[in-house]
Amino acid sequence: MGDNFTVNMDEFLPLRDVVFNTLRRAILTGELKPGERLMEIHLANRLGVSRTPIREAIRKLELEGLVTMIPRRGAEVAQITEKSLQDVLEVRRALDALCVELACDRITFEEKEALKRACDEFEEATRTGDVTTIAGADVALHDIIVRATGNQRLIQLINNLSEQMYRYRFEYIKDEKGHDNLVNEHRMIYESILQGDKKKAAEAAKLHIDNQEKSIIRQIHLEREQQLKKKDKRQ
Amino acid sequence: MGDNFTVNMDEFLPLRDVVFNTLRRAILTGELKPGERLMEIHLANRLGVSRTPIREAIRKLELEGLVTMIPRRGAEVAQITEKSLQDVLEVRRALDALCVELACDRITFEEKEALKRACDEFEEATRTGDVTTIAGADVALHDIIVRATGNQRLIQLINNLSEQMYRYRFEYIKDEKGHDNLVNEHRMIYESILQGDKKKAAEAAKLHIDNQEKSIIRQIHLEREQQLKKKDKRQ
DNA sequence: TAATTGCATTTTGTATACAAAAGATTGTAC
DNA sequence: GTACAATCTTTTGTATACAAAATGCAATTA
Repeated sequence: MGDNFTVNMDEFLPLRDVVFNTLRRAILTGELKPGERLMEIHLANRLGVSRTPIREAIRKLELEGLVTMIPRRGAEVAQITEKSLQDVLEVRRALDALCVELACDRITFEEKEALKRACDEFEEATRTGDVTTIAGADVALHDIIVRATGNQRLIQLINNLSEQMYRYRFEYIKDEKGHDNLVNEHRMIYESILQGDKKKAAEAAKLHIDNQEKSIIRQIHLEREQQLKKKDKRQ
Repeated sequence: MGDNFTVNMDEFLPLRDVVFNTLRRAILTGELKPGERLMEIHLANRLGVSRTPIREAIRKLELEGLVTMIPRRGAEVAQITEKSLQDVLEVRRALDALCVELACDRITFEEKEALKRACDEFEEATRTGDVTTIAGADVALHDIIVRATGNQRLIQLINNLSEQMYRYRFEYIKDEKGHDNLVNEHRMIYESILQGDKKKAAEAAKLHIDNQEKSIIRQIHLEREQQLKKKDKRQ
């Protein structure tokens, strides 16, 4: 349990939203680990607020699928199993395809420019080799495409589904040797959208997800092995 | 405002969940109308509980998109605009297609039997002409297909998206003259799944959504006209 | 030693209290 | 009559209090 998740009081938001964002980030970055119990008083003390905003934040996290509730026992950080990840990816595959198809039809000139820029910036980011930078550039790129659909509901859903993967994002980006594949996949999507070629765009998007899936699952297996090793040592 | 939404104390659930279900149903059935304010003390008095479970229920409704929050002003029942409905349907079109495709691959023998029964029951229901019966049979039928995918996340998402349409469901089923189209569309989907013909199934599912979209939007326009007429009369 | 019972502690679930902001209302000035 | 200001009310946001369930531990018993 790292010490530095503190509330960001700068933002002018109800405490429940501040807490919500704080806990969410803590879960996504792995600061709060799967299975860890979220005890209200602890969190309240830690964040310097009362239980009320904590509880309300947890209700939302529950519906987002980031925590699971056990009645009269409280909340704990949701486990990511291989099955649940595959479920998410199966849905994302369809929604990402829809996304790029809609983007083909609806992307504006300005958005095309932004997309091009984001693509270049991602390529640059990969050259720095810094995981955080790469992750940021990746999010930015995808955001532009998603927003180009103009479909609020779709935007919200994809963001929520992405969350589930962000927990593995760092490992996954680390895993990608050279990142050349990622760059190429992005280029492919980017070009298809510029050309307005829905079919090609959809295929590229699906391929992108498939590769991420493989990469993330490889990571999960690696982690599992490491955990087993630890256990062996202890015994 | 009808009087009879009361908490169902029979269920052994935390009050927040009881309240959540109660409010949700009230919104979906139109008992709580779009734009109506959800004031905590009123609801608390009405449901005979304190503000705390009300607030926690509202947080979840917020994330589900059934209520919108205005800071320091509280919650109100979310408006359904034509745009928001189209957004939902655009997503559902993709997800329903995914659904039937997955069902083609994964449906078990028992589920096939259940599907056949549900199909027949739906046809019978249309003959009764009773809207509630028809709606029930429709939900049952779709539920079988959705569950056959075995994808928890997909099940959850489709249920959530369906909610947005349930608010119009009654009008929409009323609108369908003779319901023959509905029966045929269901048959088409059903047969494709039995045959394991993904492509045909996906097409049928999309057609099904498209027709619903047309029908619902026609209803929205009708409602709007009626509201305008009322306004005219008053002035 | 293993199991069980009883008690103390922790933690959640719910209610209530209080402060601050938003909204409504009344009164006054022009 | 309208505009503005002061005040009063309502309503949310947050904290705290209290009850009931769950958990952990120790002592007792078989």
